[in-house]
Amino acid sequence: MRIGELSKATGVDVETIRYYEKAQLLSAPARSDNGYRTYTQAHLERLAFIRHCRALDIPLAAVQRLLTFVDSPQSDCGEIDQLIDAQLARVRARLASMHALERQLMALRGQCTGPHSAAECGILHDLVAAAHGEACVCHQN
Amino acid sequence: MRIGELSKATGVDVETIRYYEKAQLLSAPARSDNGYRTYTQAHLERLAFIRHCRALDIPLAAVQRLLTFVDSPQSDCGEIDQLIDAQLARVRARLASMHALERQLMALRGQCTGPHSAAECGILHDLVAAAHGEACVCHQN
DNA sequence: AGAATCCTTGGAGTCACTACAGGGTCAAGC
DNA sequence: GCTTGACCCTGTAGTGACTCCAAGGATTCT
Ligand SMILES: [Zn+2]
Ligand SMILES: [Zn+2]
Ligand SMILES: [Zn+2]
Ligand SMILES: [Zn+2]
Repeated sequence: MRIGELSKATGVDVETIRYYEKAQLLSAPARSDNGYRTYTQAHLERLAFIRHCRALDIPLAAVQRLLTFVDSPQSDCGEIDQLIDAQLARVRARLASMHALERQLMALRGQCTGPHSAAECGILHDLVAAAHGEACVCHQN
Repeated sequence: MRIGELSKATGVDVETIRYYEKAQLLSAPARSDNGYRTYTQAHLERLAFIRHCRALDIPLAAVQRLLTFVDSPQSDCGEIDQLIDAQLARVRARLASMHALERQLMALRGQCTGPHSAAECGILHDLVAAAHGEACVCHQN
């Protein structure tokens, strides 16, 4: 399988596949006489594994760790759990901060009521007031 | 005010302040005889404004646009609204995808029940199964 | 005088790609 | 035989918003 075929089969961009190779996530494939990369079914599965992990927003460093477990099935799965737990914690932390952000932005957005000059815009007013150390509608509690 | 004092007054790292200057968000301050930057109260407020926007995760390019409105108060505030709306939309999009991610990761996490070998770990099983094109617990709907 | 702290510039590193630039290879069509 | 177009190669630079470091100059404390 050439790189373009692998790309089509997995939906992963050609440049991304080469990037994974350089980043040591995908082992360097054999080369044909003209220097083209030739992939096997094993490469395809490994790439699919990586993309599935990335769909869960797992960092590549953690994906690399997970791949070592695929290769050594007899080792204990404790670290796998840890990696997923860490990812879950990260997602939850971001979820919470995104929630707070949404509230703050909605409050801020509500300060502008229709078209007027920037000098009279409640949004700008609030942002400037906060920069002066005064209370802002978005961060008041 | 020297850069260290400004840093302490605002809680913004010295390197970040210099970065904002290079990125043209903060105008270049006067220099004293020894070449040290000397900031005014106006700089402090501008920096606080930037940080407040950043607390709302507004991209620096958008912060730059907002700053032009601070400087020209007679212009119409329509673009201000647009910028905040765009930010709100971005936050909501990320919120939705973080929600989905949390569900997926919880489902995946539930596959591992106690300590065992990687070969028997439900998490790894699921990830590998998905790479084979089979259904995975995290993305099944 | 010497040490600690501050300031300067410039460049490299982060993450996970993405986008070239400048070339080589190969099959089909004329 | 030649051109066209689709592929492939390497290597480098860019993204956003910082963060870290090296190598040196200035100031301040003891
Ligand atoms: Zn307005
Ligand atoms: Zn606020
Ligand atoms: Zn397990
Ligand atoms: Zn899945």
